[in-house]
Amino acid sequence: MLEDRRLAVLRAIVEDYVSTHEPVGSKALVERHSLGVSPATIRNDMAALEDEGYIAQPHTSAGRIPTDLGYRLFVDRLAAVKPLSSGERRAIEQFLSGAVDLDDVMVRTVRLLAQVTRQVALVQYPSLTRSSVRHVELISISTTRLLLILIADTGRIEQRTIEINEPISEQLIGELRARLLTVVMGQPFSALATLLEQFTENCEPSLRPAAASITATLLDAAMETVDERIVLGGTAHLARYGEAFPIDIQPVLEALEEQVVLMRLMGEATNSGVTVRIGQETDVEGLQSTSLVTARYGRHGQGLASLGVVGPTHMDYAGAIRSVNAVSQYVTRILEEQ
Amino acid sequence: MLEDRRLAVLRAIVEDYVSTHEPVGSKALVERHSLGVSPATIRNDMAALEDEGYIAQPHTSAGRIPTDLGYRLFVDRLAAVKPLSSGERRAIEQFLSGAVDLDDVMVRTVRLLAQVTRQVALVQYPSLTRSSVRHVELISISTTRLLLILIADTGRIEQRTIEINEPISEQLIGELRARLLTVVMGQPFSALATLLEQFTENCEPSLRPAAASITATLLDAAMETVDERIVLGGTAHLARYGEAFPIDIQPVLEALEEQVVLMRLMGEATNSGVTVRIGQETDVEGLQSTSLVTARYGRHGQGLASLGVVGPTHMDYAGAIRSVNAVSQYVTRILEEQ
DNA sequence: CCTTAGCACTCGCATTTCTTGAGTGCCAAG
DNA sequence: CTTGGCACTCAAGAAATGCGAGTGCTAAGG
Repeated sequence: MLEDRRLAVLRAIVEDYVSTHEPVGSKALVERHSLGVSPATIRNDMAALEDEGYIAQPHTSAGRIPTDLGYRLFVDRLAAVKPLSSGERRAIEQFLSGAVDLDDVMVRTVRLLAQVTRQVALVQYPSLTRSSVRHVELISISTTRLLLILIADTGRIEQRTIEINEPISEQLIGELRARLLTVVMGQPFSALATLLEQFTENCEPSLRPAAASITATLLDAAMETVDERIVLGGTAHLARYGEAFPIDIQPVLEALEEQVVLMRLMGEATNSGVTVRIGQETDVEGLQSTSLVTARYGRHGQGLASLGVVGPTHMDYAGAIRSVNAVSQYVTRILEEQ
Repeated sequence: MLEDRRLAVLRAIVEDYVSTHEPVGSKALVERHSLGVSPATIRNDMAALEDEGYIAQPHTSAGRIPTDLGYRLFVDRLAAVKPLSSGERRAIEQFLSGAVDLDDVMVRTVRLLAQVTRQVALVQYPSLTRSSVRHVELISISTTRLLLILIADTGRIEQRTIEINEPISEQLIGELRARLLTVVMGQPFSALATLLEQFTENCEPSLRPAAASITATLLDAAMETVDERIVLGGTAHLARYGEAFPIDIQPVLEALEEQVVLMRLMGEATNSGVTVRIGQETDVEGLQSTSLVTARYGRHGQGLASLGVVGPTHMDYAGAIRSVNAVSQYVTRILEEQ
């Protein structure tokens, strides 16, 4: 009863603050929401909410704003997730369906997400370690140099040049290529290490050195976890709330350029549904006053990688969650079709 | 004589303004530079320079700041291009030499450039239209779907899926692939249109439909001028001068996300040396108060694409020109080695 | 004809002071 | 538990003030 009203007050405060970006007072609250009680009553509830750490006052004589904890409670218990309108669905589908390759999917997705949520969008390339080999190609550049092309079933492509100690003939390359293919084709990248070891051992001695170079490079490319790429879009939105808000966007931009940090954040997401990380919860310098809404995409549930948005803590969580969720589902579908 | 001193005054104004970011007055000028005349004399010169449009006063009782025209004159006639220190050379070389593939080169380059110049850096992927075919690969995904991989001699890779109307055997794919390779291998992309037409015509009638699909897709991928990509880095530097300066960075960020606009700007660069576009000269909304310093890279002079930096008009032009030039040369070399 | 000292004038900016009003907490009554 | 009343606080905006950097002009000197 009483608890219920307090929660309603918190919700009202979050909603008002998100839309106006100004501390909200007791009087304004009763006017804008039909709470059925007087401002004085609200004030008591507010005092209680403040004691519990859900809201705070910027200055003694100002209204209240939600704390990180307040947003957390709001997101966990109060945010009503509205479904997408059919128009939105159609827009998303249309925007994504024109993609010609993986790069294109990534770029389109990040733009879409930025545009829909009006926030900074992040999309992680599908992780190699969770994919399988679609194809491997060896191309000779000169007699002692090869180009190795590695294609994952997600459409992701890696390339490496390989230096061979002694000249190798086209014919031998062809042979190595054919053998390599039979061994690795369709195999998950995680199994590659053992498979390739056997492959080298099974080669005739004459081929071993070349085979060793190739498998070493292949493994190196396949295990590339450091360089996992993240595409970024809509950074201009950052400046937008900078307008009316004293958030220093430089540290945010700096944090967003730290691929390593982002990778960690995106990687931490759980496998199902949307993950919301609020303010300090991100535990990243520069992102203390921002929130992160992410979801995994690809492989229906298993999740190849993450995508999401970064915005100020006073963002429209319901909307962001909805959009991120929807986009992740569509991207999953698009990737499956390819 | 007199002209000489006026130019010296302009140079001094630009230099002071670039380093302090504050309007510079006559008194400060004579103190910081040994001009050998009194402030009153400088004032006369300043008045003349203002009449000619090279400098301007923000307010009646303030010092002068250079206009776009002033910077232009400075860049064209006054900027002394200092050579890189050996330490800088080594740093650049080291930073770039670890790259494993083209994507890596692009990413490293943009980071390097942003770090060295402390500005926003831009790097354009090597243009396909100016490259040649290194390799083409056809991979069957299902009986009616193929994956086409196109590798340019710059290391750039494009992929496309092809839908074939009727099932096609592995053997036929192999044959098509072999033929295709002999036709297009090593050929410049610009010649592809005519070559491919002949290719289809020379096929046996039974292969024609499949061949037509393939060549159409190949051409589409090869002619991909719209989607030419640009990598962006160091956007956090934008916020830096925002600190002390009332430049609204939102329009700048927005402009930087408009790939099309950037492509035009980067494409306009002349083929030799460094191009500097100052303030209004960029003729792009949102970039009126920024300057662009770009250079072509690749193919020793011919130029595959451009790279450069974007900064406020009051930037260190000499330094930027020097760095952009140096980096473009190193990137050219790195790409040639691959 | 160029240079320079002197001088009156302008005006942005920082500082201070004042006012206003939204919002609060508390108390006593319903 | 709710509510009206009331004194209190304090950020933010407006107005007033002074400072000082910088200018343009004039007249004298090389």
